[in-house]
Parts: sequence; C-alpha cells; structure tokens
Amino acid sequence: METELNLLHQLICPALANPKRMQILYLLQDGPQPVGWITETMGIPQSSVSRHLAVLRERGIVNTEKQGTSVIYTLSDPRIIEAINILREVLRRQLDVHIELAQNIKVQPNPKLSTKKTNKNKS
Amino acid sequence: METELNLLHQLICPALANPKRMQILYLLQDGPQPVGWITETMGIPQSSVSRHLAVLRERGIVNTEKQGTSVIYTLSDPRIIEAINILREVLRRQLDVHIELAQNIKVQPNPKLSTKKTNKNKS
DNA sequence: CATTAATATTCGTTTATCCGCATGAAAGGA
DNA sequence: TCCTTTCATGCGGATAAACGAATATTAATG
Repeated sequence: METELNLLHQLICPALANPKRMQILYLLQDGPQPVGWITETMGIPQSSVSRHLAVLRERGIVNTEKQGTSVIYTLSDPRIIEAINILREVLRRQLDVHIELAQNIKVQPNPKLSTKKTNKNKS
Repeated sequence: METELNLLHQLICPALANPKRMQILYLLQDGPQPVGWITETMGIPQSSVSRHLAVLRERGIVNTEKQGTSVIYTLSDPRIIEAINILREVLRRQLDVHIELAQNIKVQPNPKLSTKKTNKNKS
C-alpha cells in the first residue's frame, strides 16, 4: 500500500505536479496533437514544451507517433482527465468555502468565540 | 480555464505532490485522527507530520478541531480520495503496460525494428 | 549532399521543496 | 505557578524541479 503510493509518485503524480503539464493533458483531451500546435497554443518556449512532454512520455502517460518530421502526442489513458476533473470539483468547493469565510468576516468583524465552542467532549 | 488550472496548483495539487501527504489523506479516510496517532502510524518525525498537515490545512483540504492539548484532523472533502483512487487505476494500467513491454523485450532481445514499423502513413 | 523544418537534449542558473533539529506556544494537571 | 503533553514553527542544508538559450538529432526535400 505504501509502496503503491510511492509508485504513484514516480509514475503518475509528476504529470499533475506542474500546471503546464496539466494544461498539456487538457489540450490532448480533444485528440492527438503535434508538438508544434501545443507549443503555439501554450505560448511558451518549444524546449519547455518538449521537456514537459518528455516527463509525460517517460511515464507512459502519453504515447507518440511520428508523422514525417513531426511527432503526434496522444493521451494514453483518459481517466487521468477524469481524476483532474474531480480535483476541480474539490477546488470549486474549496473556493465556495473561502467565499463564505470572507462573508462571515464582513458580518462578524471579531469572531473570537470566547466561550470555547470547539471544546465538545468535557468528559 | 488556464486560471483555474493555476488555482488547482495553488490549492489542491500540493496535497498530492508528496507521498507522505497522500498517505496522510488515506489515514484520514477512515475518520478524524489526532496528530500523535498519525505520527506513530507513519513512523516519521513529528515535525515532518506537522509540516505536511500545515500544507493541507492552509489549503482547506483538512479541518482541525482542538481537544484538550491534542488536535484532531479531518478530511474536508472525501472526493480527493476518489481522485487519488482513479489515479491508482491509471497506475495499474501503466504497470500492466510495463510488464507487457518487459515480456516483449525478453522474447525479442534486439527489437531494433530496422524496417521502420512506426511509419504508418507513407502518403 | 546541403538545407530546411520539427522536435529533442544539454547546460547553467534560478527557484521551490523536503528534511530534521531545536525551539516556541497552548492547554491541562499537580 | 511549574511541569508535562501535544502540536506548531524558525531555521539551515540538501535535493530536486523548472526555465530559456543554445545546440544536437531526425526526417523530408531538393
């Protein structure tokens, strides 16, 4: 179990550990794309794109196919998008909570709770 | 959209970016737990545990509640476990592919493909 | 064979992350 | 008040990651 978590962090998690790589995964969601198109779309240096793609490729998260002088990248398992989308749902909830907190601060400028509301089980 | 991905990497992804933190999330899956128990279970220094918990806490991924001198940590959104589990499925598939590759290497010790098998579409 | 286009890789620098020791802070009990 | 327990935090030091510029590689084309 702990070993599997370590494997996750060698093989899968590096894909999510960087916003640019995650953006690449999203770009590949709609189908295979050549490096050039990814580079144009992301607006960052080609060497950066290539290195990010290397990270994904070495872990089998994307597959490659040569077409002439260009290389087409494909998502190897669409479920990784599914996982990211769940994380986005978690994010949305997080943001809602933050907004609530901000509103509570406005309503109650000094919520110090001097009566120890959090101390539930005084045995 | 690109902004949302950046938010993901500020608020959610750091939780998954480290095997120890992911292990903590799994430990909290079965219910709220105090820091001491997490520390014992993981067998790493208490300061490390506390630091990892701080990363999760500052992002609202876990909630805290004081009970006497100890602090109880709770998973704020169980869906993050769901996302991790999907990543584990992706991992399992990845491992299967690797095993297949390893077997092919055994069968064909020198798979140099001098006939350019990857060049499919010679228009 | 020279050239061009597309992609990969090397390199040095900067930045971020992790770790554990030591210490600080908060609550409870004597 | 002093002490103990429990947790948080301030440090360096070490390690890893990301970045852009320059260069190498590969394939197609003339």
